[in-house]
Amino acid sequence: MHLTFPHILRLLRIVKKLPSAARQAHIRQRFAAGPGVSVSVLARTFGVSEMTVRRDLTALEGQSHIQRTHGGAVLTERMMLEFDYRERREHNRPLKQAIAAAARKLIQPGQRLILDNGTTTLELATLLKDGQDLTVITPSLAVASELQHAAGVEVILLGGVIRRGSPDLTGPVTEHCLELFAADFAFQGADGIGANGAIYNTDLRLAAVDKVMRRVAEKSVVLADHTKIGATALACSGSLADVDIFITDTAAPAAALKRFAKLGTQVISVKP
Amino acid sequence: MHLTFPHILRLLRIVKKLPSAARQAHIRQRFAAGPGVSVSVLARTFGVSEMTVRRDLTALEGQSHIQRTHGGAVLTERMMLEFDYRERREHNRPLKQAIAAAARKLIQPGQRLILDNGTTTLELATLLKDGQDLTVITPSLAVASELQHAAGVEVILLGGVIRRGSPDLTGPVTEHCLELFAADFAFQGADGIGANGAIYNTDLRLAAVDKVMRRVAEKSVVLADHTKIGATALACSGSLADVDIFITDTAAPAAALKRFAKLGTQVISVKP
DNA sequence: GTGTAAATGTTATTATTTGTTGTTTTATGT
DNA sequence: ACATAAAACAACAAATAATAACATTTACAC
Repeated sequence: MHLTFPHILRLLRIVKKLPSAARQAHIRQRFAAGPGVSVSVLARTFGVSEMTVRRDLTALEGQSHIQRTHGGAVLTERMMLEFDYRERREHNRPLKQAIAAAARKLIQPGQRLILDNGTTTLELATLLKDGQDLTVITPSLAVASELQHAAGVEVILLGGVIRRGSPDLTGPVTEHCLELFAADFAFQGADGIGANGAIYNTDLRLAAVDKVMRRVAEKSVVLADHTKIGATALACSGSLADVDIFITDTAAPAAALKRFAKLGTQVISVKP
Repeated sequence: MHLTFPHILRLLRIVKKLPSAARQAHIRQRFAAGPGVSVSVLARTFGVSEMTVRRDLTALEGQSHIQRTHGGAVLTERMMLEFDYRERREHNRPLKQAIAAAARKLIQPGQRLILDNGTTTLELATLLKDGQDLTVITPSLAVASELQHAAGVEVILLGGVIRRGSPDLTGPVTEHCLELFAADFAFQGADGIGANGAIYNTDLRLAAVDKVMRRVAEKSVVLADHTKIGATALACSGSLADVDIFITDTAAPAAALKRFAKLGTQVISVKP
């Protein structure tokens, strides 16, 4: 067999142990050979304990594009459209799914819908995959990504500036684009609902977009789980008085819901 | 037989079983060879029981990468498109990268750029990640995805309809959005360049968007490797006479390049 | 050298994955 | 439609890997 210099280096590595950083760099190169590595093989290759390899992999997981798995690690091939929310999506997910299911019932085939940014509306998007002849207008890249392969759904993405780290579009361009459309429903999330029915967003530009959405949609629907009620945030985009339907879960305080209903909003609360 | 290190590694992999995630990654790669796999073959290949392979397949099915069948699995439509896109991206990639590198040199900090759909412009996008104070306007979700975390780049996504299976936006909305902007450069790919300098696209709507792009940009640049020269496609979006700079590779026929230069276009050909 | 911090190894415990068995389901030929 | 063989499934046992807590070594500054 023909031994090249790198090969010899590799053999030497078994005798003389490498410092951790160098070993991690070598582990990364291992991925060139295939999409995955195994802890036990790496441990033998570098002559260290499996525990050390595991620690290396966990270290690499943060910086490099690898993902830790049972028995090894694999490359996280960041897919073409990787715009998802990860953590935030899991927070109170069952609640969000229940609320989204209630919203889904409002929708008839053939309708044009606006879906706002946010994790609750993203859950609604997943429920629309089997929709028939729907048109979805959205500033959310996550919603677009979710529905891009749905056969019965035409997805229109609004233009705008990508907020860094957030898979959504905002800004004057988004508002301008929205003005081009007229929809049957606008579904929006919220970061907070004041006791008086004020709708809050954490971002000023999102709030501005939300206002336009409600204007161009015939009916507007706000989706927010009970933890949002009573919370406030930077920007107020309007009031539940301007909203046709408010959907939340049964853990919401009855007194608040009664107040909201007095504003003229139809209040729906669902069991998670 | 001549045994190289990768070969030995491959043999070891069969003796010492792979971790599940790595095996699943390998299974996915199997689909590149053909549209379907069989449980029994996979079990023998990886030296695991059929039950394990079934569990792997069910796991992959959960991620909607594949669809299970009796005795094996097939790729989902979504993943076939994904493979298709990968293949397009890999096709002549060194050429595209060289051309993109030449285009990168034209760009100064602080400029506003339009990046069209296409794999060549996507390579340019990857070179812009370390850009300073750039604004990138694009209808391509792939470009947006690539640049969404780039610190020095503001990404403006144009609105529009998502073509099924293609990560890009087209249609009247896109054209309308484009009109809102003025850019220093427009970088475009092409599916074909006629002998007379005509620029061809496979999609009519893409061609329409391309026309607008050139209008709103001060200078327009067309990137196309030599294999595109002489090829034609459905829609003609204009002529190289309307383009300021044409970048291709040195394998392009000199006669054609001379003709293009006579149209008033600055022709750059780079060595791959 | 000595002290300190970082890195590595060890062990016991917990969690995950895999193989095996027996049974049920599905595809295919008659 | 029926019989048959192959494949899929469910449930359990065995093997393998991950984790946490602690002991040990190594690296490096002074």
